[in-house]
Amino acid sequence: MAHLTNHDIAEVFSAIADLMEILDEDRFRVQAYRRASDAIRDLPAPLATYRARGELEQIPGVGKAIAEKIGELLDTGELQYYNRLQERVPPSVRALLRVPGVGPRTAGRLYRELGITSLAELKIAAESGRLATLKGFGAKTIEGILQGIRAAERQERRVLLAHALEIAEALLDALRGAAPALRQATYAGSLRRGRPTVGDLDILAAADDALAVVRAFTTLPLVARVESAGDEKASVLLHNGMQADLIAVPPGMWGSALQHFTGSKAHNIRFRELAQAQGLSFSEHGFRRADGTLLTCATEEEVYATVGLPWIPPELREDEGEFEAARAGALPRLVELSDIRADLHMHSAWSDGHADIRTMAEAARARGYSHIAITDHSAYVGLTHGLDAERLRAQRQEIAALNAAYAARGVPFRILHGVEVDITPEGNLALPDDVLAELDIVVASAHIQLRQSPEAATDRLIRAVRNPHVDIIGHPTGRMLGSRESAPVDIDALARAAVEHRVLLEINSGPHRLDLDGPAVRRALELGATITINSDAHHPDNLAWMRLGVITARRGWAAAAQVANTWSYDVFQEWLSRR
DNA sequence: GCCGTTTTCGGCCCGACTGTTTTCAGTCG
Repeated sequence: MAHLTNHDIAEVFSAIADLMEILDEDRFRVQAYRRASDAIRDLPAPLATYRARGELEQIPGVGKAIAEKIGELLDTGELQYYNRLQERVPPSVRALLRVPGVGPRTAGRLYRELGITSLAELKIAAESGRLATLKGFGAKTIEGILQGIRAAERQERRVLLAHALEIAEALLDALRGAAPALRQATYAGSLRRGRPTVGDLDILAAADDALAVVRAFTTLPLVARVESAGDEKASVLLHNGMQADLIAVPPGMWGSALQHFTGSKAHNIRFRELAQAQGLSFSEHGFRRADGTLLTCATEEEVYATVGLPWIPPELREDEGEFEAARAGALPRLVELSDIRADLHMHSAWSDGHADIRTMAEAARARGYSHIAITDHSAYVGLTHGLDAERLRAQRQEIAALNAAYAARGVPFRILHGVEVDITPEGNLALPDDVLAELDIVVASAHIQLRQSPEAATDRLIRAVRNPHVDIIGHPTGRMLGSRESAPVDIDALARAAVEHRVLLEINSGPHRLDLDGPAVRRALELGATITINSDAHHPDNLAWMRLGVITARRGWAAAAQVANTWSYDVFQEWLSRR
C-alpha cells in the first residue's frame, strides 16, 4: 500500500467538509474538518512522524476524533467515515462547488433534485432548460452558472508569488492613475501574507469617495469582466485570467479593512473571537461595542492594540501560534530585505549563468551587498558546462583578480569563490574533497533522482551535511511549484544534523522553488538551525528574487540574526574559519 | 469536531453583494 502524504490526508478532510456541507450537516463540524485540513497541509513533517511522537493532537485544529481518523488513514489508507459519506453523495458532486456562484446548498439541490454529479451534466441541464424547472433558478442564475462552468473548466491555476506581485503592482499603478481621489492603496490577502502561490488578488483602497474608486476599478483597461460591484466592493476578472477583488473604505477605516482583507480566514476567526471575549464585535468597519457604537481604526496597530496585542506581521497570520506568541511578547523581529548583506548562491557564465562574474558582482554591489559567493555548478551528469577541478582553479584566479581590484580601489566588497556541488543519489559529492578544500564556500545540492523514499532522501542530504567542506545545503527538498513535489525529507533530522555540523540550510529564492518553505524554516529554526537566503541567480536581474526568499523566511518566523547572509563580511568570515 | 485569561459544556466571525424575491437565502471572502 502506497503511504499517504500530508497532502493526500488534507484532501480527504477537505472532501469530508465539502460532502458534509452538501448534506447540510452541522456547519461547525464542517469548519472543524476544513481547519484541520488546512493545518495538515502546512505541516513541516509527515503526519506519521507526529503520530510516532504522540503529538497529533498538538496540531491546532486536530482533536481526538480527527487524530483517530488520521491514524486510520495512515494504517489502512482508507477511512470508513469517509466511505460512508461517499455512499450518500458521490464525491464527483464536489466538482460542482468549483463553479463560482454554486455553493453547497445549490450543489446539494442539483444532485438531489436533478441527479447532477458532474460539470458536464450541469452544463447539459443548463443548456437544455432542465435547470429552469428548479424553483428559484431564473435566467440570470442559469447564465451565471454557464459562465461559472467555463471559469471552472479553465482549470483555475494558482499564480507564483513573484508573478502575482508584478500583476498586483501593475494593477495598483493603474488604479492610482485612474482614481485621483485615492488616498492609499495596497494589496492584501494571501499575497500580503507571502504565500508561495496566490489564487486571486485582493486590493484595498482608501478614499473619501469609495464609490468613485469602485467605478474607476471596474473600468480599468486591465479588466476583462465585472463579476460584481457595489458601493464599497467589486470583483473582476482580469484579461490575464486572474480574479481581483477590491474593497474601498474611508481612510479612517484603513486599519480594520486591511486586517480583515489580509486574513487568513483562520487568523480572522481567532481574532474576532478574542474581540468577542472583550464584548466587541469586529468587522472590516471596526469594533462594534455592545451599545452599538463603532470604534474605527486607521491603522492595523490600533486594531491589534484594541484587543491588547502587538501588531502581528502578515506573514505570521495563519493561526499557527502567532496569537499565543503575541500575548507572551514573544513575536520575533522578523528579517527584512534591508537586513540582507550578501547573496551566497549564484551562477556566472562559467557554468549556466548568463553574465560574467564582474557583472554579477557589480549588480550585487548596486543592491548594497558587502559580499557574494559565486557558486557555479560542478561537472556532473545532465549539467552542461559544469566546472571540474582545473576550471575551478582558473576561475579562482579571475575572482582573486577582481577582489584585488576592489581592494586597490578601497571598495569594501568581496567575492567568495564557491561551487554548487551535486549530491549524488547516494549522498556522495560530485567533486573530490581536496578540490572542495580549495574553495571559500561550498553549496551542496541534489538535482537528479529526487523521487526517493523518505529514508533515502533524508540520508542523502545528511551524508552531504557530514562532509566537512560543505557549508550550505541548497534548495533542500527540490520542489518546483506547479510541477514537482518536495522530496520527502525529514526536516527534523536534517536540521539536527545541520546544527551538529554547523551547516546552513538554504531558502532558495527562485520563484518556482522557495525551498525550504515557511513551515520547514520555522521547524528548522526551532531546532537551532541557521539559514541562508540566496537568489540562485543566473542573471543579474535575478538577484531581485532575494525579496521572495526574505518573505519566505518571514513566513518561517526568522529573525535577522538567524540568517547568515545578514551578517557582516567579517562575522561571516569568522564563522567560516571556525568550521 | 474543537476548545478554554469567564467555560470540560456550550459556544463557535462578520458583512457585502446578488438574484429572485416582497423579506431573504445563498455565496463569497
